[in-house]
Amino acid sequence: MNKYQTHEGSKSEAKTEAILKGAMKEFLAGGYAATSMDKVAKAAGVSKATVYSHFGDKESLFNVVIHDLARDKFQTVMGLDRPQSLNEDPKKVLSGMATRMLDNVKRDRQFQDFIRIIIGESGRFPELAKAYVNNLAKPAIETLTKYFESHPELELEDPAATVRVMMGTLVYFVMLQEMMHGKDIVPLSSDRLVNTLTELITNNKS
Amino acid sequence: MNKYQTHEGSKSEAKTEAILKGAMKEFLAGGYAATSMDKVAKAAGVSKATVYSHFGDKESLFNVVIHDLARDKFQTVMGLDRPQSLNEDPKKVLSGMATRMLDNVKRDRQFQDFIRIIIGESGRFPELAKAYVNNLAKPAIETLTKYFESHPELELEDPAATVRVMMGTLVYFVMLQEMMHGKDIVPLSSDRLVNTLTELITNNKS
DNA sequence: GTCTATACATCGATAGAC
DNA sequence: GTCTATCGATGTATAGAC
Repeated sequence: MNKYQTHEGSKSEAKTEAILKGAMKEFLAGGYAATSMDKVAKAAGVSKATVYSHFGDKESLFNVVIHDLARDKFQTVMGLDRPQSLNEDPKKVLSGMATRMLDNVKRDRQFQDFIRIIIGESGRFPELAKAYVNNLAKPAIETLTKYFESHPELELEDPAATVRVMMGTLVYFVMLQEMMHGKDIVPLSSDRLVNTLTELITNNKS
Repeated sequence: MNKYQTHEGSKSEAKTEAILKGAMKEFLAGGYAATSMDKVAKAAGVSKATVYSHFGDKESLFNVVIHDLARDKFQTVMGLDRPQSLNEDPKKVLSGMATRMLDNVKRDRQFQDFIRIIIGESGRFPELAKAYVNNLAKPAIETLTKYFESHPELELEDPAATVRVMMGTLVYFVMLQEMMHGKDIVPLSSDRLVNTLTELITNNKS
């Protein structure tokens, strides 16, 4: 276990991609334990033996799928991060960033399924959770921290900790409202959340 | 499916409790799909037929376990919420509350497993996610909102939204550092987080 | 009510033909 | 390299003795 290579050089490249695509669909929908290799094979349009021939065993296939997702989903959380005019009003830049991150994540159902799996399997697959932290959370945190540090007019006492406040606020909001179906139970508009968050950070004058 | 009664009046009350305890242990450790009724029976010290006799099927048993947990874990997230001197310095009250919530959740591994399961299974068991929102998230949000609203000296423009900032900050911190094993990858002390959060909320002067 | 024994489906993984 | 066929283990659920 745990010897996932990126891909294979031999064997059919087309089938490899088909298996990865089918496995991704099934794992995202059902998690690890509820996904059988028969389902994966059927979703990929190949035989079960071919799946094993390409990826060894179920756990290795799961590893490859999750690592691929962790690498590819960075743009969803950070957006294209268009090199927007850095000299704009910080308040507008901040609320713009927050709104864009919120919209990106809300729109990308596959990303929500990915987060679900990562958290759900983080007990039995701690290495996968770490891959998420390294490839997604850490870059996002560092990018935001650099932005905060390069804007001394925000007068932030602790930019790195402020980033956690912002990330936590946004992530938990999507989790509670969308993924855990809290939208109708504890309703709150994205605008109110983003505005409040922005005001708290930019009005931080002591 | 979906006809979980609280308990049974007939049958052995002692065995019912043993089954619930064993099922809770196994479901929390492995999630729904990876937990077999054989494991539950063994953990409870009864036969598999007895488990079925008491709870009908696997899904009903899972429902009862999760609902019980959602009802009982309120104190973990809110603490005993000791009716602390309401006339204290809001800054101290706020950081005290945040610190206590953080410590409670970090200490209670069972609660972390519970959150893991809720999120992990929220796709296939949306009703269970809603039970979490109704029994845990909503009361916590409302309690905090009332506190914020009863302290006009905080000068919060939107207390309800500010509560989400605070909850999200704390919840995501525990998730990233503890549950997803990010402690060594993106380290940050609880004190810095709590201090920053408290300053942002209390220094919100426009 | 609780047990043992078992029915029947599906699981992960592999052997062997092509 | 890819398939069909199959193995042994394990899954949910139940029948029937006590």
